[in-house]
Amino acid sequence: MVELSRKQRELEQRTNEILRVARPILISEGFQGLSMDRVASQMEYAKGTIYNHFPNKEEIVLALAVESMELRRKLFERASGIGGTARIRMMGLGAACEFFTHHCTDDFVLEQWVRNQGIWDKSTEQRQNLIRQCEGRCMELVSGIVRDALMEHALELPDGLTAEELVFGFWAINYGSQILTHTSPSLPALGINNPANAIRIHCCTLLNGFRWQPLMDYATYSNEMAVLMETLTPMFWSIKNEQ
Amino acid sequence: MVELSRKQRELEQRTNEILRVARPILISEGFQGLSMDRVASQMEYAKGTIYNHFPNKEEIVLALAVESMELRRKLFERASGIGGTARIRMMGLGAACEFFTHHCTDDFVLEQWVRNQGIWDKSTEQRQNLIRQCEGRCMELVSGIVRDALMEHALELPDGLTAEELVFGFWAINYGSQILTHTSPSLPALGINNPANAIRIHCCTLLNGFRWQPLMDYATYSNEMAVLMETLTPMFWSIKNEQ
DNA sequence: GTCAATTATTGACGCTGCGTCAGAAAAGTC
DNA sequence: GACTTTTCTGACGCAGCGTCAATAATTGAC
Repeated sequence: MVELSRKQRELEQRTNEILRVARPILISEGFQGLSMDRVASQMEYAKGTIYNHFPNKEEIVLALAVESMELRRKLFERASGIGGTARIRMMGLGAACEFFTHHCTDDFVLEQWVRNQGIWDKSTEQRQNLIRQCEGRCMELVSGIVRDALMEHALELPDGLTAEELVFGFWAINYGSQILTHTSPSLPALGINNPANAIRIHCCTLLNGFRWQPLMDYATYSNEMAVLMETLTPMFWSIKNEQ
Repeated sequence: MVELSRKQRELEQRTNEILRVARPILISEGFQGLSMDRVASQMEYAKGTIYNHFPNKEEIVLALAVESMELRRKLFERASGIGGTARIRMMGLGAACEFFTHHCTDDFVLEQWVRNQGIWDKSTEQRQNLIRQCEGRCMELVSGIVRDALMEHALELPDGLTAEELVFGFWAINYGSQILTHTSPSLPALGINNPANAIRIHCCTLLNGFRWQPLMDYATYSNEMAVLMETLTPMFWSIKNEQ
């Protein structure tokens, strides 16, 4: 039993090693660049052994994406625990998005693989559920803050907009800007020199536009965001230290 | 010369036929599903002949993406010509985005291929320029409206935000929501039942938040958007009729 | 109308990479 | 130490990319 469980642990360990080998390849050379033969030879195992851990290449990719989504979730969990008004906590989650994209750029890129149809379709139900769960948890954390604001009467929803749909708007603008920033050939050539700051201004405008109290001018918003980014740094490292 | 030009035209015609064959395959089966052998056999030409028209698979994909981007550009050109205040014209471009995603869903999906690193890197400088040009023109059309609003004193930019960065925010929220809607496993399960309407509310909130005159309540905004969507329909068909 | 030069087409070929599976090796059991 | 079970292996079949030498069609000079 001890023996068996040791073996068990060794196998699990290897699953992890495969991911450690695959990750940099996927990041630097994309899906095409990642090959099972290459992973196998780099691990000094036969290809068949790799296939004992993952049924196909797509599952490796999705496993890496899940790791990255989990990292985001943990950051969100911590960020949502920051004290202050609901509005400050909402901004904290915006800061977490920004933090994640800037300091965990590889994870941000890896995460995107779950949006690839071909990869999604080849993956197991089990892993798909893991992804949905993680996404759901992140949504809960943010919509929870919106609900807090509603309870405290710091915010009132417009007719026909749910708390989740309010979150969706912030999700869309943050996600959209980050994808555009990462993949648009050259935003500066289009006149967009500081996309991150532009999105901060948009988010502040949105929050004020929904009359989410306390209202803030841009300077105050910007200062608060700077503080929040600082607050997130140690949180991030403590997550990293628990592996 | 007439003879030569006839040949020339035949070749160009075939380039187009290749795209017509490749398009539905790419749409329904993705990049992996699209194979040069398959295109060749479906065209009843040898593979080598296909390679006389496109140096690799990626270029076919990007050529299709460019077609779709051009369609969007044309729609934007028409939409930006709609009469009314700058604010209404700005909303017209929002409506054009919505229209494009809902009525040209395949084109919306094809467009995304330009954001794929692996594909972008394999494509020719020439086609990359075509893409940048098209993107730049779309930006110009929208930022032109912002500048009109500034001239008419219907809008004032916050400190540190350029006209293009204002556009960027709307680009991000529209683009982000459309990608999320298309690729998120199940938004309804997250409580997002009407993403399109949610984004309309967010855009109205943003415009009002920036104090873009004339301010509108959500009901008015919604009505105006419905009118704009109607206005776009014949414009779209006239574009389609010029092929 | 002929024919050499040019241009276009073909498909077999080399190569890479996925996923499989029968057999070899190692670990576990009694 | 003889067996069963588990794990590992790498050659194999297959598919798809991009090439290129050989072949066919077209052109235009005379």
